[in-house]
Amino acid sequence: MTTSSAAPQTAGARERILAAAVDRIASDGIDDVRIARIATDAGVSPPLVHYHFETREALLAEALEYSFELAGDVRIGEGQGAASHTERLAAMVDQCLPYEGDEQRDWILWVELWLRAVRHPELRPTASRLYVRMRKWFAGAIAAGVRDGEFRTAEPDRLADRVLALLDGYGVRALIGDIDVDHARDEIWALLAGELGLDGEPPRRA
Amino acid sequence: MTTSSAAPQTAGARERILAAAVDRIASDGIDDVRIARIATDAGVSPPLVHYHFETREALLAEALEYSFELAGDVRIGEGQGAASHTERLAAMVDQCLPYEGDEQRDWILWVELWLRAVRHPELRPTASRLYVRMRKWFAGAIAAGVRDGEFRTAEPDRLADRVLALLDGYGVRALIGDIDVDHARDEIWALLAGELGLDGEPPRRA
DNA sequence: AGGTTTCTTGAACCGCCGTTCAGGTTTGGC
DNA sequence: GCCAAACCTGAACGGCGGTTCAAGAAACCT
Repeated sequence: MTTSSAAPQTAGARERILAAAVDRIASDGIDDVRIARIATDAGVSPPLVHYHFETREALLAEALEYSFELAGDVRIGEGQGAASHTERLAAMVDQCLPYEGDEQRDWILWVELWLRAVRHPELRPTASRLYVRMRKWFAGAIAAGVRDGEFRTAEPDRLADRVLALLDGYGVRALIGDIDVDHARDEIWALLAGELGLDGEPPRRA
Repeated sequence: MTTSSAAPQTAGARERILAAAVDRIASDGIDDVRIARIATDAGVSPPLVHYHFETREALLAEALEYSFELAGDVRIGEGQGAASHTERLAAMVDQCLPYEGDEQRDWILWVELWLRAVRHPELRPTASRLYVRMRKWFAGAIAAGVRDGEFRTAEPDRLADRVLALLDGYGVRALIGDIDVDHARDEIWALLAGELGLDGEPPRRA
């Protein structure tokens, strides 16, 4: 589970609106998001949306940032209970691919962010922050595995960036159905295993 | 040069409208495209747009497809005059990265297509076609280099897919300014050079 | 309890923009 | 030259949807 479904009725209205906005962006796409619909989802009236947010544009921008703060936190926390560095890595790769469900939802948000960040530079830090965090996680996991002798010596930062690029590249291709998600996973793992000197078999997915 | 600027006045109105639509999508984003503006750019009246295209939605969809047919053709034709397989490969990689200008323009269209293809499956074949062509080009170039003894033996199809993934992954990151385009190029070339057994130095960019 | 601030709403407004309509002009066939 | 089809336009329409307004509840302080 990552960021799905709106905030509970008990939460403040502002937060409920944000959550509803995120859901609508993911399911309808930013350009088809209607603030009346967000209001309904959040269980409030349309004017209240404008009480809490200056304008539609501002709401959507904040909603995007909001969702990625959450998504980043959740992902970073994943795979903690794994037995080996190899398993932790594999679990994270799985988390970052557009399987059905929450992962796919997050992927759609991710692509929306890409597109908007091109034209709205103020959104770029949001994307950069997530890249930095993911990169740090992967680099750390790789370095830890090297330290414990589980992986062959590697350049953690460089390899981390390469994995991120492969995740984005294969991921988006899987998202639009041009390749299978499992195939994407195998390819990414193949490179990772090669660089880290693991025996080729990719760990099973939960 | 790839697909930029609208069709000349001499071209049929329908084609001018399509070209103007592509330009507007690239510069304003699909959701901010106004058909009145497209009409102005194409030098026609708004109703004429509806004479040639059933609806706004239909026009934009066709415009996207139109642009990628062109982009694919142009890219495939690049690097023909190169002296070596290595240079041809390097030239194509450059063609496919979001440098300023036309490449960046095409990249924005590309991301727009990704996003819409998620929710509009009828657009997926357009994306797939381009992937197939690019993959075929890279696989062919690699296989040719191997045949002529310029590259170490490799799996052309698999490596081609990996390069495409890296291009998309590093490319989108460069597009939103999180890394430098030249850095993206160096990283992609590093992997390519490693797989093909080339000496590390990446060919210069024109 | 009284007053002040915060939160919330129903109703209405209004600008934008895709689309339509009714008619003009050009093209092409014979 | 004539007719029909294709092409094109100015003007207007219609409604969707973001936003505003004036006023009512709730919370909070003293």
